[in-house]
Amino acid sequence: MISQAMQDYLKTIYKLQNERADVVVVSNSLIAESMRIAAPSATSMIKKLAEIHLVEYTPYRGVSLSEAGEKIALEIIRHHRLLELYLAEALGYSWDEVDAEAEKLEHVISEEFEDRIDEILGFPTIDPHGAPIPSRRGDIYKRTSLPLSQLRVGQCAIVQEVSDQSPELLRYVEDLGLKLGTRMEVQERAPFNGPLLLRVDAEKQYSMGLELASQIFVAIVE
Amino acid sequence: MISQAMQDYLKTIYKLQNERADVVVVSNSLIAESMRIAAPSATSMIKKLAEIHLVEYTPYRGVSLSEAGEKIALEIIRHHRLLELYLAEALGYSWDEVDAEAEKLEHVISEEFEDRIDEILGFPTIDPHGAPIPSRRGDIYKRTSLPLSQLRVGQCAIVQEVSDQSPELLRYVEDLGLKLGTRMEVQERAPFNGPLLLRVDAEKQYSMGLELASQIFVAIVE
DNA sequence: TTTATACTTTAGCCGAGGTTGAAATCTGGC
DNA sequence: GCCAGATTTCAACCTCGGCTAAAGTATAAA
Repeated sequence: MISQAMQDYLKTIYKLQNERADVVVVSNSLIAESMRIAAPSATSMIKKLAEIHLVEYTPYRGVSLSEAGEKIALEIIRHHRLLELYLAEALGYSWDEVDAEAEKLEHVISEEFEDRIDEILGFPTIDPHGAPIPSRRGDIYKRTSLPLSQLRVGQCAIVQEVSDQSPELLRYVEDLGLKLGTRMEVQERAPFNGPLLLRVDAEKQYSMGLELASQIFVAIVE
Repeated sequence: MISQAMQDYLKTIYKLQNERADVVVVSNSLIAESMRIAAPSATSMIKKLAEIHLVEYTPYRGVSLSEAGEKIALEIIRHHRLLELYLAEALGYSWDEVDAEAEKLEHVISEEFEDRIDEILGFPTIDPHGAPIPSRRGDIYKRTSLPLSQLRVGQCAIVQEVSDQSPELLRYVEDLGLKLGTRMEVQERAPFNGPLLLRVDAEKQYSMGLELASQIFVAIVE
């Protein structure tokens, strides 16, 4: 089994490659920045990962996961998201707490543990933030939702997923009364990239900045 | 927070000091042997632990936990035993599987996690092998049970605890139908440290070698 | 009291995964 | 086509927690 550090690199690369619309090539500095380590640390680990064929790497040109590397990344992400859901469902964690705890547990649980919570949870396909849980085989469905910040005035949408980057953000979104499945309508867009005016559940209204709105992913309805 | 390796040393020292009747002084080699590492590795870590006052250490003379060191050891043991029980109760693990999984989890769970499973389990005081679970404050009751191997012919006893040293041993004990609480009588002791003849539940009879019997701890009745 | 033997420590090494500072390379603007 | 600035890599170093080989210390037997 590969080290915990290697697992973290693979997971990070996967997320940059597949879950960030703005990223076209996964560069060294991007990895270093999102893992909060110095760039040379990333270079040396990337070289090790390339040696054991978990990533493809061309010096100065960036990195991408090999098939084997992606498989491991998805396995870790599966652990993470199953754990998040289990912590929420079975242990009563709130959705802003689950990420930090799952982060530590994801590297140590056995396949046995994974299978047992999967079964107890009824073989779920999304985690508490709406992110898809890869199957044991490594299948994961492509998300079709788009950031709330991209909606035009008059469009209605349903919340599908909220970024779990920050517990504060999750707490704020929860305080607003927004949950997965909440329906909303964009009533106005203030000029010069100003905030959106949202109507929620046909009664409440909020003004929401674009930075936050870009972290909330929705499906447009009719 | 101290490293996982340090936590393991403290736990090992605690167990040698407090749970092994045959150990009077915790020597370097004892630590090294029970952690399956080389003796010099133990020496160097012991020196580090002594520097931060988690153990008292006199070169060539052995080691003992300081109050602070014992507190940490008990915290880890509490994690371990709560996890074992949780894995058994909530996830359906058998008693020979829980130790290995808990071993990995014990170092990463938060206080939050600890408290939540403690509550779900109803603030338990023994783990699936009958070992006491320290309280949050670090209180732990002294066991009064003695090894089955010390019983005399004619004595009756109830199984209180089974060593979790080896999954094979636990599986064998389970196959025999012995559980915590099982009542038995010593019918014979074969000469020259030969096996015990046990009558269990007034019907079944087994012959059990002393090596195994010394890993089963019982309370004598009437 | 000496000495063989067992145990412990010292010394020096290794690999993993970080760091910083300097050198190399790439890229976009002139 | 060249050059400035950004990015990447190299080189040298650090800590942690292991290791082996060799030296030091304690102890029990002679």
